Amino acid sequence: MNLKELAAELRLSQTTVSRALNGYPEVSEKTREIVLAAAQRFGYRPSPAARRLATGRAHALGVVFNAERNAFMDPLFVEYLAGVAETSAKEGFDILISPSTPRDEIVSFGRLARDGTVDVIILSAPQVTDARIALLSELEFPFVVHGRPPEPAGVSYIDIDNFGAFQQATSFLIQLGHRRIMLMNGEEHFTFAQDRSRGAAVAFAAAGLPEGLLEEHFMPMTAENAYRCARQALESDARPTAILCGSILVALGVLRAAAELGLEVPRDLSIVAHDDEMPAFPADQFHPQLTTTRSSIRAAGARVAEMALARVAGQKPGAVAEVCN
Amino acid sequence: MNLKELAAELRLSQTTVSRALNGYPEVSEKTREIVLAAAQRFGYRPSPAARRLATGRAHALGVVFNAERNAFMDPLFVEYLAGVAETSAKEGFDILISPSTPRDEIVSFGRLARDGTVDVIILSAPQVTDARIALLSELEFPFVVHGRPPEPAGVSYIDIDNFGAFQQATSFLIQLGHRRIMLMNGEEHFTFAQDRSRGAAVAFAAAGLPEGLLEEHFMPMTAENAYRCARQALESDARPTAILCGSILVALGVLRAAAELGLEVPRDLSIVAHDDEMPAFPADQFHPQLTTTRSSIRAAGARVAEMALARVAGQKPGAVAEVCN
DNA sequence: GGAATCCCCCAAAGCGCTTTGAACGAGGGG
DNA sequence: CCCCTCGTTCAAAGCGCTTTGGGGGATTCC
Repeated sequence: MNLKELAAELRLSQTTVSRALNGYPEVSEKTREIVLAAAQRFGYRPSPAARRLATGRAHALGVVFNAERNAFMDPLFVEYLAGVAETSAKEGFDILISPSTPRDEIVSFGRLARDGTVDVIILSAPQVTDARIALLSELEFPFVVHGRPPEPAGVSYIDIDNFGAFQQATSFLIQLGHRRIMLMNGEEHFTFAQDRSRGAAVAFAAAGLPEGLLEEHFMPMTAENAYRCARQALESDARPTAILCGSILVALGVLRAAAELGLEVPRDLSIVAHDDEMPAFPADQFHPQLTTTRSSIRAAGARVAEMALARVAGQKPGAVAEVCN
Repeated sequence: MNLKELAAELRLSQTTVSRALNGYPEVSEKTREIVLAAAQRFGYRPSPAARRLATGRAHALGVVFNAERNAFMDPLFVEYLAGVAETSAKEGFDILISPSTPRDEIVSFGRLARDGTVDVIILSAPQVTDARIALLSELEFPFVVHGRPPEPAGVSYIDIDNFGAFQQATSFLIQLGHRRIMLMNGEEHFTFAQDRSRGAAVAFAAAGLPEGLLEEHFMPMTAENAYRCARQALESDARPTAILCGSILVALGVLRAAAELGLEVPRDLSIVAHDDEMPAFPADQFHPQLTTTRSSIRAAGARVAEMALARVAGQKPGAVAEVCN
């Protein structure tokens, strides 16, 4: 059943029925009730395609999904998506996953922004120089960011306090007497990696320690990479006594390296991991249990989706800049 | 730039331009070339919304995303999604994630099927009596299934050989001399759990062993559940000497239970886990390393998406029924 | 009582595409 | 020479909704 039929059934014009259903004030309460009741009764559902064409709005939010990155390094993407899904469902918004490889990611963005298939784009893991942000800004297409954008001015985003978390964790290890500390960080071009790096460096400076004692590695945060890197470091003469891990996956690799070298945690080696909460692999299910500083990525997903919806509703870009934890 | 403007520019009718672009035979090769070149030059992109309204086809495939289930028990969903994304990208199909809670999942399906926002639905983890399949069948809405549907007739699906895998694994353990074997299975209402259960039972029967020696547990496959269940079983007098795990997550919980009880793997306890390949948490990164029987969920995602696209292209339901591995 | 003011409601024009039915030359067969 | 077919092209009618620009009737005000 479509609007025309419904209107005919009610002996009203399409205009009136449409307005009644969409809550416009030009229609009397009495007819509105009648219309709503009839819509309910006939199970009328407006066609999204038609509405989209008429209004120009898609009633959907876009998430670009980088298959490579997500599958190997981001088991949390599901959890994040769950958060996004939660709030978008409330508003009846659909979520469009635009698949892309790292190479054509920027093309995907362009397509998504120009096609009008979505009203707003959520992007994650901003980089120090981020082509996606540049493109969307230039197109003046609404978007929100999960993570700290390189130039936060005029951009709505939500971030966790990576700087603070790593500063604290590092200070903590220093207080415990550790001197040779290793930081296994994500790839250098991500802003979060920069923030974490700065946090650790500041902690070293505050303690009056030479920076050379902090051994830092930037790399894609897979378990395999972490294993190799940790193994090498732990075999060296001046092996670190504590390792700061950028994710649980990294911690997993480090643990394996330590176990193979007969190092006991935490006796011979301290491990601190910072990651979002991972319901599927709860940190306390690991053996040995890890010290982690956690935050809920699901909540983050929900929040960032809220921001996205707010942008669609007309909120100015840059209106929101939250740092949680 | 829209079709009308492009047509005006070319001094052709919209009809001709549309047909030229969509490869219809009624237009001469010469004009087609001219049109294609102009479209390229002006960067013309047809509006998906308008096309959707006119054709009734959405050029998108739907995946219903059950946040609860996926976040806690299915870290592989990302990987699966990556596979789906890969092939759907090739055809230029979008992926619509329809969020839902377990409660309103069926409503989500109905909405998706009736709205015309997607052309086909992919559903996973079919159950012994599956309301979603019943609904889509009744609506005659195209869908394909990842996993064995309860009544495979007339349904296109792809599955891994759960029966065979668990039969073999069980036989293998029996051959090694194990008698008290525990099977930690998924929830009873999933067809895959049934298949696995049957596989193990058949192996026992084939070995002439009484079924009572097989201790089977059906449960949501989280690490926490597995931990609790394994802990209890391993503390009992007649503790199992081998455990068959339904997923890597389950294995993780079992490992922890074993470690806490001072049982060494594989000396005191054999563990076999069956799961899809998990790039983020490769089985060999665990310590101790696990014996797993693996398959690629990403490939499965890609294959099931192919099937979905074939259905859209007109292939009959039930035309494909693949069992891999 | 007539004009001005609301309040509701409507007809019709889009949104940008596909697709039907028809037109119009050019060529071929009778 | 006329009729028919074939190959191209076109005008126009949707697809199902929103939204503009009125319009009629009841109410109010002078």
